[in-house]
Amino acid sequence: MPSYQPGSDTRNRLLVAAAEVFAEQGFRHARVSDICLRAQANIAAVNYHFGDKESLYLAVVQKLDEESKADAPYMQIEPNASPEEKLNTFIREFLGVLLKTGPSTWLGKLMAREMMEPTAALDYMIEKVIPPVDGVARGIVGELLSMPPEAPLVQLCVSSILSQCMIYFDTKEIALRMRPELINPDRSYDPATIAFLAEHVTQFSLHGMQSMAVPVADMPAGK
Amino acid sequence: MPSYQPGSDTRNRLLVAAAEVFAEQGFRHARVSDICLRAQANIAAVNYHFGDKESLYLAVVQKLDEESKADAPYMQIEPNASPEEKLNTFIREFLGVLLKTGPSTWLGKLMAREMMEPTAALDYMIEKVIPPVDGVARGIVGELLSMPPEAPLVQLCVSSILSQCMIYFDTKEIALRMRPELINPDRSYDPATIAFLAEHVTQFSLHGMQSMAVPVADMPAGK
Amino acid sequence: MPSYQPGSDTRNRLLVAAAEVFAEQGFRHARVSDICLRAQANIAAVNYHFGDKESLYLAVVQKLDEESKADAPYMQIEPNASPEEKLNTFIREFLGVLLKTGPSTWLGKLMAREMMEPTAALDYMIEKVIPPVDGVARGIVGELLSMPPEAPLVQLCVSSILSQCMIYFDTKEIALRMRPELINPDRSYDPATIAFLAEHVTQFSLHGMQSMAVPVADMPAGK
Amino acid sequence: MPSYQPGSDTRNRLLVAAAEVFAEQGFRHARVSDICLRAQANIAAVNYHFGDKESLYLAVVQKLDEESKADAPYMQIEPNASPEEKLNTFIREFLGVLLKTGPSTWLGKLMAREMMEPTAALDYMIEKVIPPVDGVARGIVGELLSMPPEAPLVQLCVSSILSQCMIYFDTKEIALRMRPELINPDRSYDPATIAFLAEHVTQFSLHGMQSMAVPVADMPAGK
DNA sequence: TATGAATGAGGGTTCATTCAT
DNA sequence: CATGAATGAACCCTCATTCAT
Repeated sequence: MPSYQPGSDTRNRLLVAAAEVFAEQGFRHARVSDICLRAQANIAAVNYHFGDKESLYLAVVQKLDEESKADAPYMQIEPNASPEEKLNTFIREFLGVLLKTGPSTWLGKLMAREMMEPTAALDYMIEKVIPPVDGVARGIVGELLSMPPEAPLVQLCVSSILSQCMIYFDTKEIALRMRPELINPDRSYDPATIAFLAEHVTQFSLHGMQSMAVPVADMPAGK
Repeated sequence: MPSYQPGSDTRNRLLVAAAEVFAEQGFRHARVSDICLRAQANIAAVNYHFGDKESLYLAVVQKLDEESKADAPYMQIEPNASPEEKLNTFIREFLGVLLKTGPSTWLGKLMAREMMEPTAALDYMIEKVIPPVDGVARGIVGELLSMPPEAPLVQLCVSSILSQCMIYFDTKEIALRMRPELINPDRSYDPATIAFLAEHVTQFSLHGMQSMAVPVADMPAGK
Repeated sequence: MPSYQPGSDTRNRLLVAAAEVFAEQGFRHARVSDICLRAQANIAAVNYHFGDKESLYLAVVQKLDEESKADAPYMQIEPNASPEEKLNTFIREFLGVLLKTGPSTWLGKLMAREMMEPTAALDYMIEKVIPPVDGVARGIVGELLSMPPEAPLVQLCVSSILSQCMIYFDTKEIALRMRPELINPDRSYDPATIAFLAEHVTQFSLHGMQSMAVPVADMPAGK
Repeated sequence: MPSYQPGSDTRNRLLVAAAEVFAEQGFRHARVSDICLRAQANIAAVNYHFGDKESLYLAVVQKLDEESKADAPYMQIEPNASPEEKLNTFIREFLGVLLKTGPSTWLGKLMAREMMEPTAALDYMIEKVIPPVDGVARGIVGELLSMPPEAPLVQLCVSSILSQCMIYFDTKEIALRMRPELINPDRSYDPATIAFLAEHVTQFSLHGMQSMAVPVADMPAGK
């Protein structure tokens, strides 16, 4: 047996393997035997380190959330940019996070599954995962509409924007069948495709919101 | 043993019960014992009538698709209306189908699950379920953009429009937790709420597409 | 496969095997695999026929109770006999039931275990198993003491009598080690030994209660 | 790591914790993890200090026996008292030991379990635990009956006496359900209740034995 | 045509024990 | 002397499927 390398001990390997298996199979379908196999751990390792399957799942969600936040560029929008640029950046980065592969993608899959069959993890997501990205989006949209971020209309527009991004994540299996050339073997989208989609969503959304901006005096002339 | 009543025999009851259970639980989680119980049929009835669980599932998808088409108002758009009216009608009806309860909703749930873990049914859906609604949407958008329905830009806009509707279906579990007052006990949305959402999506989309229409001159200054 | 003989089908075999195993091992130690093995049934048979281990256990208790009542001679005391004779008969039969082998012995073992680690079955026993024998004993003792069966003193004396019988059941393992000649290979006591013990308990108890009888006028002279 | 305090080291804490857990759960149900937890010791401590679970159990039985003998008042009967007084004292003290809580009670529970599923500890008990109390009881009864302690009749009467005490220990779970007011929250009986029961058992037994005493003439008329 | 009974593979979890440190 | 990590056998239960009738 080789000596343990820090950060690669059984518990961590379990966490990594579980993230993959849970993302692929969902909570209920995932087999702890699979997870242990992939983590090269004993079948009882999950129980020893996490108590039970569900606690492992929660730990995975939490870990993925933290890792995801660590590399979530759409959370760091340049404050001095114009709102249009901000929206463009946000959409580009949000789409990128969804359509590449990485912790955020896994977390996305887990969240999508939680919507279909909620577990205790959904509460965590509603409380910890959604608010940050929702907040950023509302800030940008509020600025665009000259409204406070809490305004109902801002909420509606944020939904419209996020949904246009998420659909490419949700329908990946269909795209894989109808447009396989757009998707890489590792199931990620090509950066060029992502950029193209981002551009469309940005244009569609910017114009979609133009008519909704409050007609205040300080809006630029011509609209 | 009572004699059989045509149209309400075991096979049909099985189909009806299975539709409900599959929609609620998904293919893998659904238990054939539950289905048989709900159909007041013997535990062996599924295997007897359909061979195995998956064949029953396929039969259910097919049946749901047929029933769904039978009452899908968004497929019958008034041909003489203006394209804007057509889009408004389409969105209102599509949202209605997604957010009420009925065969279409069940099929929607099944499709959403197929996106996460595809089975043989996904191919059926890609071939039979999606094209009709996609075709209608592309017709309307093509008309609005003065483009042929096959144009890539039309495809992108259709995605943008459909996604804005589908998000309210996908995030129902979140809405249930954050805005429970919007959702009825039977998990359907209130007609007024649906109408309100449809109005927003229509406005957002109509303006979102305005800038994209050909062959008009470049958009007016300011962009 | 031979055709089924009524009364010896899987469910019944399971019940019989479970009675033995539960009596030998107690509820928790008993393995359903052992039970199924002994019943020549599949490992899933318990779940199929009874739902789970505990329901099987409850069914066993109930069945044993019924069988036990079917051959419980101490419940049928000759009404015209003198109270002394009644007590003698009761003790002799009660001891016999405890120290031979049969449904009552198994039920006795189960009850003894329930006292140490109660399950839902204890409630059944308190409600259904104990009252009948307690009632008979109180009737006899009440007659002997010229008191109503509900009198606290009657209760105390019944406890004293029953305990003297039960100790030979409870300490069978010790007797097996210290006086092996008294116990048959099938773990039952010899009828002669039982008769001898019954005689002692009767004498001890009759005299034990003599001083406690109420000194009413209608007691026969000489006492 | 703090330095060891003599008399409170891991091994002793283990012994104390194990006594409690074994008494509560029995040998097989007791979990070494529980014992280690309660002893604030490592999960491997039992195997390290005692080899395995059963050796720990044996050590516990031995320790409990020693402690029990150290505070067993019924073993120290006043030699000059009348035999009736001696019996009264013995019963009162024996009942007290059984129905309070302490090392003797724990040992009692362990013995009761050994009767149901004997382990190696039963041999120890037969050899070391039972003889002393049996001897005292036989001495008193022998004196009352004017017989040698080894006489079979003495043995029978001792059984009758001890059983009347033990039943209140054995049926504690039933009493807890039918007469909860008699039992304290810590599962011990009230001293007043114990005294009352002791009085009854003494009277019942003294009279029960009267007729058996030799070499007096036949019991007076009436029987 | 239809069923109640039965099956077996496999799921998560428990727990005394072992091992490297 | 002592420990945290890890192990593997075993347990109860689930469930789609099969079989004899």
